[in-house]
Order: sequence, then structure tokens, then C-alpha cells
Amino acid sequence: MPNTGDGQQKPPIQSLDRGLVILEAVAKSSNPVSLGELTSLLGIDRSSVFRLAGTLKRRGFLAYPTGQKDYILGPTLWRLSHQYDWGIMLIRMSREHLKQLANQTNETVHLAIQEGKHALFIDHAVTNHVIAVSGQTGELVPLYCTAHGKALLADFDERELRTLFGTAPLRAYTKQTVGTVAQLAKDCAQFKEQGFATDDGEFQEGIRCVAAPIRADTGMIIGSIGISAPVLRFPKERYGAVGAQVRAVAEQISIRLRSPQRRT
Amino acid sequence: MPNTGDGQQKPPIQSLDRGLVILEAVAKSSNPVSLGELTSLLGIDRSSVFRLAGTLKRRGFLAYPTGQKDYILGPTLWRLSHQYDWGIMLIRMSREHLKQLANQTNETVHLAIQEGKHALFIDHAVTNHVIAVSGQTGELVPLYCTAHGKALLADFDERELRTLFGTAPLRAYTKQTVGTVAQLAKDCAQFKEQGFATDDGEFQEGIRCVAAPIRADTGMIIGSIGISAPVLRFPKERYGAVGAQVRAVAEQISIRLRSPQRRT
DNA sequence: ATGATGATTGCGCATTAAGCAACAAGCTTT
DNA sequence: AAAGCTTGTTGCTTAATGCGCAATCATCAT
Repeated sequence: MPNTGDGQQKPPIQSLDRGLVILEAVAKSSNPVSLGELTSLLGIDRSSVFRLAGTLKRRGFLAYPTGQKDYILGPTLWRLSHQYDWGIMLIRMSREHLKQLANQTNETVHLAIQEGKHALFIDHAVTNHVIAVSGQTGELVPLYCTAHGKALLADFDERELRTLFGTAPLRAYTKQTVGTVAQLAKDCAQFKEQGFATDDGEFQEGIRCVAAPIRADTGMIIGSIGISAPVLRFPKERYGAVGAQVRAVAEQISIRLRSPQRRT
Repeated sequence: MPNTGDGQQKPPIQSLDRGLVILEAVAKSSNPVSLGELTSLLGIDRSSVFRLAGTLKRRGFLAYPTGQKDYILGPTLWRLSHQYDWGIMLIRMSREHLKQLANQTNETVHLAIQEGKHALFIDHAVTNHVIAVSGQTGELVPLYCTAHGKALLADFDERELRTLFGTAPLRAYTKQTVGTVAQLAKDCAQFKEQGFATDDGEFQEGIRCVAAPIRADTGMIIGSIGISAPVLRFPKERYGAVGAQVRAVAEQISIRLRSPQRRT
């Protein structure tokens, strides 16, 4: 009875919609696109495409390369995407999922992004447990010895890791802290395969952590979500089960970030 | 007689134009924007704004944060700006200027961007001189001992430089190559002040080079343009004059990259 | 020159999107 | 708890808007 799976049928504003299609088309091909190509792509009259593209150019979303008359993406788009705080978008898109995961696991959940050599916690959700890891939004933690960090690094190979960390030795926060980049690379490879990363008191003694990467639709890792719990309540045997849950939620968020959004 | 300084008066496609304004508005404020705010901003009817925004959302240019009904920038915009090869845009926007500078100075001109610890030449323009530095589009050269590299690093302070280069010693390509990060930091500071960087055979013996940074309108350095010449034809005394020319062209390109484009 | 390809502009008509107004949902206020 | 206010959403009507056609202009190759 309720119209399940609608998405949104409301007829879009035609000209705006066409303009957006043009933007996507120009973005897709990395070489300049001529009016003709756009025309055949959209299947509408040349003049219309011309005016649409003109409007986009007017606002700097498209541009002419010097002296040519093919279109390339313009500076405005660059500006928008760089001046915008994408962390905020991630937070807003994920908040619900954080809560959900917190409820499922009954542990504190964190959302993190990479910030140089560190993971930055940009949001968290707490649970009703009396004893729990406290939320630390705003905290910077090392990438190499936390579950979040290793989730964020999952796609890095050894060479890239060395570039990032340089030759300085990795500081050992606890007895479990990984000491060498070589070992870190192995861990990352394994974590990438299984879809989630773990941390057994490598940064803070007595705390275990599981985190999974959140990916944009380019596949690029843009953030991580994970839970933290005291060792007493979180034996290693639960890594597998909890890892699967965390990974599932991370994938939900990733899907939500893919282009046209779902309901709600 | 020719209508000088038109820009473009062609009336824009209204609905597309409005949509783009909405995008800019949402991008500007880093917290979610409500329909009401957008309405008062555009000064048109609520329902229109609603449908416009709906269309943008449909294509993923806007999104709802989970469960809320304010707008934030959507994943498509992120995708476009990240999958797009901005180097190409820079090339296309700069080609004319490269030629112009090559003609003015009668030397080989290069366009470069940062690529990790290296400067990558992405375009060049040659001149008619019999003896000239050959164009090397595609070449990777170290950042720390080339004019292009130092132009790209102009905004880095010593701490950032150390983060980038790590603790490994800088390889000396020639006798003139700068040896320490400390010295490099001083050079960068000075170059930043004067608006262009120089290289006196620090990478390749017998070649002098002058380069200036190209900045996006956020101020961020996104590329560099500069000339290379054999020492015999390029005494140090000319650094000042040539530097001013190079800087001027770099600024022209930077201006061209600022939002709404100028004529042609 | 001359023609061919592709960009640009004028114009009339039909479509489309703007605006109004009514409806729904949420939140405040009394 | 009811009444009122704000904010999001949808139907409907109209005229403004944007679309397509075709003519013009520019550019390049023949």
C-alpha cells in the first residue's frame, strides 16, 4: 500500500537537470568537450546546449581553455569542493548510523578522518553502559597504532607508508605498538582483505578497537567508523563478529554516499 | 564600434542559474541550510526553491543529512572534483599565457604542479632560439632544488618542510644544491615575499630558472610557471626583471582561475 | 575563393517552471 | 491539550521561459 521504493518521481526541473548532466559529462571526460559532443550526448538541440553551457560558464562551473571553444570544468567547482568542509557532510550523513552501531554493540562508536599523519575523531556516539570509552570528538590519534588509523591506511602499500611516515622510528605507546613500517604494511594488507582493522591496546593500554573504512564511490577511503571497548568486555574472539557489524555499517554509509541518494 | 568589455549579457537560463546559486549558497555556509534560508536568499517562492533543490538532490549535488531536512553538499560534487584531472584544466587555462611568456622572454617556459615530493612538468612552450632548454613535459624534478619546486613550496614553513622531506638528507645534484631544510625554509620565505623563486644550477649544472606560484582563489598554490635558460644567456642580474615578468603572468593565470571568467 | 564544419543569435510557439494557495507536519505558546 | 505559527510539500493555473528551428557568422581546409 505504501509506495515502496519510490526514490523520487517528482519531475525534475528540466533545464537545471540538463545543466547538471552537462557538468557530469564534462567531468567524466578529462579532455575538453565540444558543443557537438554534448549535443549528441544529451540528444537535444544545439542551441539549447549552447545556452545551458553558457549559463554554467557564466557562473564559472565551466570554462573555455584559452582561445578554444571546448568546455572544461571551471574554477568555481574547484572552489566549492575545496572550501567546503567535507567532514561535516560525513558527520551529517553518518550520525544515524553511528547511533545504530552504538545500540547494536553497546559500545562507544567513533567517526574519524585522516588529518596528515593522524586520525581525527570528528564525531562519536555513546552508549548507556556504565563503563565505556568516553567520546573524544576532536582528538588526534596516530594513524599507525589505532584501528581507525589502520582502516584509513588500508589501501596504502609499503612504499606509500614510508613516504608518509618517513624514516623516523614509530613511537611505541604500549608494548603492543607496531614498531616497523614493514609490519604495518602487512597489517594493512590483511585488514584491507578482511574489510576491517583492529587495535589491541596499541595506543592506549586496556582498550581494544575495531574500525572499517568508509569509501567514496571512487573507491577512495575518506573516513572510518569503529567501536572502542575495554579489554575486559571485548575479548579477541569477538573481533570477527563485531568486525562484520562495523564493516556492514561502514558499507551502508559508503553506499549512502554514492551519487543519487535513496529515500528520506 | 565593437562592443568592448561585454563579458556576456546573454540572459542565463533562469532555473539553471538559480540552481547554481543554491549550490554556491550551500557551499558557503558549512552548516546545513534550510529551505527557508535559501528562499529568503534567492527572493523567490518557497515552492520553486523546493523543486530546484529537489532536482539538485536527485542528482546528488545536494543531500539531506540523515533524518534532517536541511541541505548539505552531496556526494556528486565531491566525486566530480576528485575524479577530475585538474592539471588538465590548468594546462588549458594557461597555454596561451605560456606562449606569451615564451615570446616575451625568448626562453623555454614550463608549467608545473606538485606531485608528492616532486614538481611535475605538465606543459611547456618553446621559443625560436637555436640553443634553448628543451621542453620536458612529463618530467619529475625534485621540489627542493628547482625554481618551480620552490615556487610550489613558497607557503611552507620549516615544520611543514620537515614533515614533507623527513629526516633523510637532501641529495646534492650540483655544488649549488641547497643542503639543509633550514636553508630551504629561509629561501622559501624570501621567495614568497618577492613573488618568484630562482634556481642557479642547483639541479642541472649550467641552467638558471625563475618560477612563480599560481594560486587558486582560496590562496592555495596549485601550480607554477617559470622559464629556464642556459647561464650564458641568463646572468643573475636579470633575475629581477624576468622575475617580475614571470610573476605577472602567474598572477594573470591566477586571476583567470578566479570564479566568473572574463571575456572569451 | 569556396565550401564545410561548428559556434552563435533571432524568433515564435508550446512547454515548463514560477507563483499562489491549500495541505501536512512539527513545534511553541497559552 | 488546543490553537497558532513556522516549515516542508503538492495541485493547479498561467504566462513567462526556455526550446527548437533556421538563419547568420566564424573558422578552417580544400
